[in-house]
Amino acid sequence: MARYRVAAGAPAPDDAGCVILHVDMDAFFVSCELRTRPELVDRPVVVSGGGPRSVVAAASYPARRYGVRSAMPFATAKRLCPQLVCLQPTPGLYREVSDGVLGIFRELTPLVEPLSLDEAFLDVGGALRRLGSTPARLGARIRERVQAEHGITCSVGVAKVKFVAKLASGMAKPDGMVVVPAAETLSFLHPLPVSALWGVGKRTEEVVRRHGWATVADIAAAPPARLRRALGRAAGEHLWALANGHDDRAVVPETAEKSIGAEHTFEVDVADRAELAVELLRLSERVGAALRSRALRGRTVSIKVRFADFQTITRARTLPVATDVAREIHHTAVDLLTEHAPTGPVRLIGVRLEALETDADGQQLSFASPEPRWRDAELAADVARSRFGTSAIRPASLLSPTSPRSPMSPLPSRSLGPSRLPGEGAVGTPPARGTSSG
DNA sequence: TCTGGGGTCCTAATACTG
DNA sequence: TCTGCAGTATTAGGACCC
Repeated sequence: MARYRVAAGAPAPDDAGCVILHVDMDAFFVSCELRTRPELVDRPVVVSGGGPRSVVAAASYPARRYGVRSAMPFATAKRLCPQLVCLQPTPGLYREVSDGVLGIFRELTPLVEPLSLDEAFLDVGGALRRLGSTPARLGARIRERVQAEHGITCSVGVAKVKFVAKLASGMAKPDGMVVVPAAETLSFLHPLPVSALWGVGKRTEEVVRRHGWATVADIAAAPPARLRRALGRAAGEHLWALANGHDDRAVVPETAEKSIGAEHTFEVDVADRAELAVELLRLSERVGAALRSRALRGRTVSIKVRFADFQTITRARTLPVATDVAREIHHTAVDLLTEHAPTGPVRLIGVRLEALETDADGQQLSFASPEPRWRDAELAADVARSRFGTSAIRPASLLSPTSPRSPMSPLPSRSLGPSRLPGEGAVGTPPARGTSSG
C-alpha cells in the first residue's frame, strides 16, 4: 500500500481521472481542543463526557497507542491508559472549525458533500481545468490551507470513485495523502479484508467469513446469486459492485434529511413512568425546535426504549397531519410508551420524527386542531431563546426540583447543519387554554 | 469492553386499499 | 357481499456509519 502514498517532494502516482477527493480531519474533536491546549499535544487525550456511561468521542494518536478508540466506553479507556486526559466536548467549536474547513473546499469546487462535521467528499472534475491543477495538487493545497488556517491536520484520499477515495484517506492517516490511480483500483482493493468495504460491520463480516470469503478479491469472485442469498438482495449486490470497483454514486452537495431525533441515556436506570414522561418532554422540545429551525414537520413519531439488559425496542405511530409541535410529539410519545412498551428499568429513551415534509410542501393545519396555538407559543419561545439563551424558557415540568435532568451534556453528533447540535432544555410557554393532549 | 447520540438504509411481517 | 390478489403503507428491528 505504501506505493500509493504521496511522499513530500516525490512525484505523485498517476492521478488522471481520479476526480473524487475524500478529506477526513485527523482526530477531529481532540485536534480542535488541542489548538488552545498545546501542552497536551503529546499526551493521551480523549474528548468524552467522562460520565459512568460515557463513551470516547475522539482519541488523540498518543491515546490510540494504548488501544484507546472512539466509541469505547470511557471507563475502559481509562483502564487501558490511567493517565488519560479527558476533555469535555465543546460542540460550538467543532461546528465553527468544520464550517471554516468546508469553506476552503467550496472555494475549490461547489461539489462538496459533507458526511459529518469532520469529513467530506469533493468532486473536483470541473475544477481541474478552471484552476489549471491536478487532483493530487488540489489535495495537497487543501491540506496546507486547513493546517495553516485552522491549526489542524487532515488526510486526503484521491480516487476515481467515492468509496475508494474514502478507503484511501483512511490509509493516509494521520496527516497524509493517498492516491489510487484509476487503472490500479482493483489491485488496490483486492488484497484488503472484506471488513474494509463500506457497509461491512461486525455482523456482515461474520456472515461472509462463514461462507469462506476473507478478502475483497473473494467477494469480487463470488457468484452474485450466492452473495444475495447470504446477505440479502441489496447488501449482496452492493458488496459485489464495490468489490469489483463499481461505485457510481455522485457527490451530492445537498441531501434532504429523512429523520430528526434526540435520545438520552440515564446515569441510573429509570423505571418510573412519570419520570420517563418528563424526559420525553425534554426530548420532544428538542426535536420540535430542531424541526422548526429547519422549517420541517414530521408525520411519524417513533420512540426508542433501551432497557437495563440492553434490549432495545422501537414503537411508532403515524399522525394524520405532519407536526413540528413539541406538545403533540410529546403526547404521542407518551401514548406509545404507556400503551405499547413493556415496563421495567430503562437505560435510554429517545424520540424521533420521520416522514419529514417541508413547510413548503403545503401541509395545512386542520381548523379543528389545537395545534396552531401551541405552535405559536413554541415559535415565540424559539425567538426568546435565540435572544436570551437556550435556558430562557422551558416548560414548568422541566423546572421541577425533582425533575431528573442529567448534568451530562449530550455529545454532539458529527453531522453538519445549522442547528444540528442538541440544544439544551427548551420550551413552549403553554397557550391560554389547553389542548386535547393535556 | 459493557457499550453515547446523531443519523441512514434494509428487511420482513402485517395492515390497508382497490 | 364476500374472497382473493396485488400493490402500497406502516411498523419493528437490526446493521451500519461517524
